[in-house]
Amino acid sequence: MASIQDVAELAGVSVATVSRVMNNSNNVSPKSTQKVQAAIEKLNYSPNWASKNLRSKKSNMILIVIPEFSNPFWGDILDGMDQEAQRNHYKLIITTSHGSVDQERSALSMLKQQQADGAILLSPVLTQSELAGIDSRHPIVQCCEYTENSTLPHVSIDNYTACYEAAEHLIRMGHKKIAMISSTNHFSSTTQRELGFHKALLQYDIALPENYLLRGNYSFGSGYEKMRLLLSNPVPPSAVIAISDTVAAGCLAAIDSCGLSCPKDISVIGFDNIQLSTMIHPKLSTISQPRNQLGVTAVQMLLDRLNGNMDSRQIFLPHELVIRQSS
Amino acid sequence: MASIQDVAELAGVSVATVSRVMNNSNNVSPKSTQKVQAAIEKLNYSPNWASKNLRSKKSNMILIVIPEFSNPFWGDILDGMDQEAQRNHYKLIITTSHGSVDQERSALSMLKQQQADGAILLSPVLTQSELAGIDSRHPIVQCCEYTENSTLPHVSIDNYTACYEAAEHLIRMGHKKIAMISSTNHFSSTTQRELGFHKALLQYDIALPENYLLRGNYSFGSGYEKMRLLLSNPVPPSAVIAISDTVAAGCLAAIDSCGLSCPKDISVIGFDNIQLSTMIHPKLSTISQPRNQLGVTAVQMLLDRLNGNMDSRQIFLPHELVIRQSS
DNA sequence: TTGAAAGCGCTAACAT
DNA sequence: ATGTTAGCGCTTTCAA
Repeated sequence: MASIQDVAELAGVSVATVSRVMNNSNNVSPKSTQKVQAAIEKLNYSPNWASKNLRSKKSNMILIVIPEFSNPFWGDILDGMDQEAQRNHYKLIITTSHGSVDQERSALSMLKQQQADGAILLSPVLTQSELAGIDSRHPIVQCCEYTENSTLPHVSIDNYTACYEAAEHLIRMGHKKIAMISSTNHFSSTTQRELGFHKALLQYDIALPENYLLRGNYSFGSGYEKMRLLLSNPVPPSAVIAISDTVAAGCLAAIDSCGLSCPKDISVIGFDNIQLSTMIHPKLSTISQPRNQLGVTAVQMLLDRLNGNMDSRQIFLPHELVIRQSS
Repeated sequence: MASIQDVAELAGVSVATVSRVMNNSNNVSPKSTQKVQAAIEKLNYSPNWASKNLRSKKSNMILIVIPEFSNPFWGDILDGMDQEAQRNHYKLIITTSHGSVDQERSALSMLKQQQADGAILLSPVLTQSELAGIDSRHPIVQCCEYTENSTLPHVSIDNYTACYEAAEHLIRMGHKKIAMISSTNHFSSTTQRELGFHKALLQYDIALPENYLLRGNYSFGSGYEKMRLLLSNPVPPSAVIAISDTVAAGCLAAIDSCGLSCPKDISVIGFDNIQLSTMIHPKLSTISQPRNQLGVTAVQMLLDRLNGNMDSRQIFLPHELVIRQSS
């Protein structure tokens, strides 16, 4: 592997000149530039990344911590992050935490080792104070999910308003028996959605029976199970809001399994607008999240902090209530 | 950020001793070890990763090149890779190529810069000779997709047999008008599947009308469109094999849109067994790929090469024909 | 068992 | 415009 030294020798200049050419420092004579470039070409030279990093204290790497890859919700977000990172000559180190404190902590240790310049967390499980401690040395941005009372910068949609709008839509369609299948986690996305849901019911003077607010996880199975539960009520709901499209798909399956029909007997609204929502029958009404843009924005926020620019603590991107066939 | 120097000073030993402790070299006295560990603890020391890398010529990074994140097929594979990488103290740099030669080439330049020790490609677009050239300096493994005549190591299922079995299943169910919606790409997975398909028809003496073999991409839309085409035939097929579950889902939608019913009027078999296949109605019959294990194995193969162990050029993992409702 | 010191490949300050 | 040189933080040889 050719080094800067080799290039310098072949070109008959000093390593400093080669370095200048590599970094487009413009005080190099055309003649030298020419010779250096020829040598680089000839030796097929690429600067060693570790030495650059060591010397300049900059890795041009961003650490992404995600719960797991196998949830399609993350796909477009990661694409957005990758796209914005590439545009700025950064690379992504992506690692999974599986919701484990140890794994997340271990991932973030890359920051201390200066293997990455900053991190973006998609579902942080560490405590705010621990994260804040790390953030004080290496910038962190939270994307989509963040814990309530977080002092770290984050980007997401306005989950409160989004869920409020979904409920309002249902109410305007004439529904009075509206249930919600939420999540047991403690992310802001969840609590905000529940709050928005409550707000709409309150505002339109609609009661919420105790067992109309169920909590599970984000899976199809959870949606199926909770919907069966809802349907077993003496007075089942006529509409339900699910915490994700995957959960909503489970609801659809449950409705079908009970010999009922959506939206005739019961309406369903999902969350996220993932591809699945247009692949099933009936096509899902859902709250669309600008996933690609969420990823792009998270990277931009992090780069802004890295470049010492003013950092926005909190960005809400626009969501959209997409009405299709299930409501 | 504390350095090895700081630790050495605080512990009252030399940096060499600290290094030995860090690397569990056992010729350090308990007393020194003790002192060093105390100092490490006190300074919250983590070894700088760039300097380690520079000195040892080893990054403990694996480069993963993927077409894009937003295809759910990759999710479980990436999870498998991540899991096996973590187990071996490697990290994953994951980047997308979007099928672009330039992007793939640029990604692979990380190898030359010694930013990663080796690479795993999920849908290589560079020519075999270019890849072979890179591989001669830094090991590369291909996972799932690889071009015919590839000399690089790869892991995948036996696509030929898999598709043969799917066709045979259909034939045994009594179908004689069997179509296939394949892909326009030139990956081995595609050509092998088509070959297996042909083999089964040939063996059971079933004719393949020219327009019964269509080619598109892996999308829902493509499946929908091609199925409509198939259905517009004077003599439409009674069964179809789709190149992916997403395509198969498109087929289902097309069948429905024509007022036909699956599997009553027409049977469908997909490929991959992604989550979607059990979320739609009818549940998809499909060829299941051990995606997690494909990821795990790809990483193992790469690490084997990195460790100078015998390298297996070609590994086929077992697939499974899963019969559900659509056939 | 320990330490001194060379050097990995680069950047940047300083000198010319 | 160009070169010399001092490190960045670590591992590893060599000597003691």
